[in-house]
Amino acid sequence: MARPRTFDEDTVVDAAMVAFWRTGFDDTPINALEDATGIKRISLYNAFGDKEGLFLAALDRYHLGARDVYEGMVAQGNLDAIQNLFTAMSAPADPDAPAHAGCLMVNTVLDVRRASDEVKARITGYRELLRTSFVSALQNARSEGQMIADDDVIEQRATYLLGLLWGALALIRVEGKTTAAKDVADVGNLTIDGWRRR
Amino acid sequence: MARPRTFDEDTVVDAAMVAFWRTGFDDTPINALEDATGIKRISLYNAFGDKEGLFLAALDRYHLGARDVYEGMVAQGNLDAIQNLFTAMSAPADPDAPAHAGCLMVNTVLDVRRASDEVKARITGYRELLRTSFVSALQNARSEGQMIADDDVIEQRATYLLGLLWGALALIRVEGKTTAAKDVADVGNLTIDGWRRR
DNA sequence: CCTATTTTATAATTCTGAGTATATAACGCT
DNA sequence: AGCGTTATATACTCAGAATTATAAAATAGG
Repeated sequence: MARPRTFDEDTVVDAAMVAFWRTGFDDTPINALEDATGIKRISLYNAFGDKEGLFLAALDRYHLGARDVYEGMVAQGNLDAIQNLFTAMSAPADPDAPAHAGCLMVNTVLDVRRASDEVKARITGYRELLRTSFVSALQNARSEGQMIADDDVIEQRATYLLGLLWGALALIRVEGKTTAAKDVADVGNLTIDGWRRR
Repeated sequence: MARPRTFDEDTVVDAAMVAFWRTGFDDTPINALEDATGIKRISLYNAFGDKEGLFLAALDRYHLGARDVYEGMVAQGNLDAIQNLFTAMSAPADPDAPAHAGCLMVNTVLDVRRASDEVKARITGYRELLRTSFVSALQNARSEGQMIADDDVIEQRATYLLGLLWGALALIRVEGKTTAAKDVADVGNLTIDGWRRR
């Protein structure tokens, strides 16, 4: 008994996510969000409360996709899965993909000084997702006999992988291309090869 | 025949640098700069033109100090010098040092989307300084017989080191402490050990 | 002492961008 | 048809922050 929404909320969130991805929270004014989503500010405020509400929705959406990648591919895999991740990151299939802007979560992470507590919580959750995925993959690698390492070393290596990934993504963000990230990934993958039992 | 400046420009720039270091360009309002430097906004505008002028002066000042470290310690050194850099980064002597806020240049790098062209130029110069310092150190290591590598590998490893350093600094920035960075540095140093000729 | 210049202190200006208000049109259901 | 909700379009309010303006005090040299 009322006019239904003419826009699909998921589509709007997707479009907003890409906009935030490219230009960040602070440098994406409401105008740009109107343009990106194709709906008016009032509708955005109605649907998401405020700008941060929309941003949180975008982060959640991104997290959903990332969870598929990390829990599905990395956490279930072994050293090969980790190497595949680094290779894929530094050689995106679509050269126009927003991935060239780095990673929404990492970008947001790097903006963390400006972020609210809710946003910080998302980021922390995301960092944990990555780290535990790496830990899982390393544990799998150990139980499959790919490498030998005690628990402390696995924790240490997971943190290293996280730092390496962030560093590569930061380079992508600054340079706007993946060439430097490829070098980082290549040497990182050689390091991982060094972990393999000979 | 006029009242002279009662403040020392270098001291003011130093104080401003620390302020920017801790909270970043955008989140350091003029108020905070007045407090940090102890002089009034008018004097700041008189001496530096605008807020960005002061920021550029702070970046230059930081760069000066960094150049001593990188050109003096790293570029003249070898694999050991690189490892020392990573060790020092993840274990600062003074726990209250602003180094715990990461590195002013890297922080600025990570904020690059908000930066002006002049600031971006500073950042690019800084990145080059780091990279070429790593290249020099690796070349030294080769000529000293520490490791065997052709020029391409040296370039690749230098980029890797840059990415690793940035990743570690990004972790410091997010976590506000150096524990994760220590893991990154430790594994990174093991990787460097792997480059040594056995 | 007087003048030119730089201070301090306070307040006005200006701009940007988030969020709100108002009026109106569109639409589905009873 | 009429009601209630959601859309469009435009304009307004409001806050924060940079920058500028004004007035008065301080100080070195002529």
